[in-house]
Amino acid sequence: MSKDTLPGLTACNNAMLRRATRKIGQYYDDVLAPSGLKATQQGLLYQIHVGNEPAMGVIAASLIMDLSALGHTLKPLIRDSYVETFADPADRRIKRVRLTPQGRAKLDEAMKLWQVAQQRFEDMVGKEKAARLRAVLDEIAAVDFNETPAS
Amino acid sequence: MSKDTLPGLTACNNAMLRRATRKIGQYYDDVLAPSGLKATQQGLLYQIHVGNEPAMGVIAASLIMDLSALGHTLKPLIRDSYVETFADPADRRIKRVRLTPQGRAKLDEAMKLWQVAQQRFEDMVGKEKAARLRAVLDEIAAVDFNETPAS
DNA sequence: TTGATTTAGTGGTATATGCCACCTTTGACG
DNA sequence: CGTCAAAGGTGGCATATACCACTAAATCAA
Repeated sequence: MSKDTLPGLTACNNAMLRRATRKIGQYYDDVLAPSGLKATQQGLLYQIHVGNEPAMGVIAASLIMDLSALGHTLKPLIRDSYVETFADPADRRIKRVRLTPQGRAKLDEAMKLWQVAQQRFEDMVGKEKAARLRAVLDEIAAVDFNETPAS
Repeated sequence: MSKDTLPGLTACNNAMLRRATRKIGQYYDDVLAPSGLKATQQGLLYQIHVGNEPAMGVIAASLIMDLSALGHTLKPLIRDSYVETFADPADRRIKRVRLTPQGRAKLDEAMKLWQVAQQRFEDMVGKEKAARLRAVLDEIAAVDFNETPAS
């Protein structure tokens, strides 16, 4: 248990996850700061970039994020002209998202900083340990807590 | 890589951490919902409970949370009379926090639900795996990213 | 075809969190 | 002492994220 930790904190999976997320989030945000993007925004731009003009619902599902939360998060990026949206011609309920030229440029810029943060993280934590962590996190993200526990 | 994941998502330590935190947060929140508390609030009440009328700065450091963020998070709990604050007589810059009787009762109620969520999580994920995950998260939370990488 | 249902998003409201500027209280020092 | 820097918080502003009620579009069913 790390110093400065009050008793009992380390028992809760959720609390530990949040705590680590705050820490790492601050670190990645810090490195990304020169780009003017938060790490969440950089990640979102990247998702949009690798997707094929993805629908909002698809992005939200990928990120395990509430659809309305995604809508809110998208707003500053639209305001700053990094992304734009358009209705799917075949199904006008669906709103697709894509990067603007400025968005692509900004993402390029941010990805360089991201690589610095990512590399340093792996240097500090260990490449193997980081990979195992991500694998466990991905596994947990895929658990259906409504199912009966595995036997 | 889980289904519904766009390419490349799993590479970023920060993004994976956030994604898993959203997922687990929703799950714990769901189970805690009958108490009217969010998981973050239950966790915060618990920290206050186990602390010895902790100062805000001490809580913030324990949770690796910005002091002002803690202040904001505390507000609804103060409004609902679950916690109260008072100046440290020996150093009036320091504001200490403690549970009210209602806060203790609400925490009792929430802890019962927390145990349900926690138990089910461990059943689904595996007790050992969960413990290892928490250990890694605690380790990462303790890393000083300003230091030179370990040799 | 038309009415009920489902699907995809929006907007409002509330909490979670961070940064920055600012204020007060201490504590150190000449 | 009186000044001044450091420590501990507050408030404002911005983003992150969730839930809910509501709207519009597409689908299904009779």
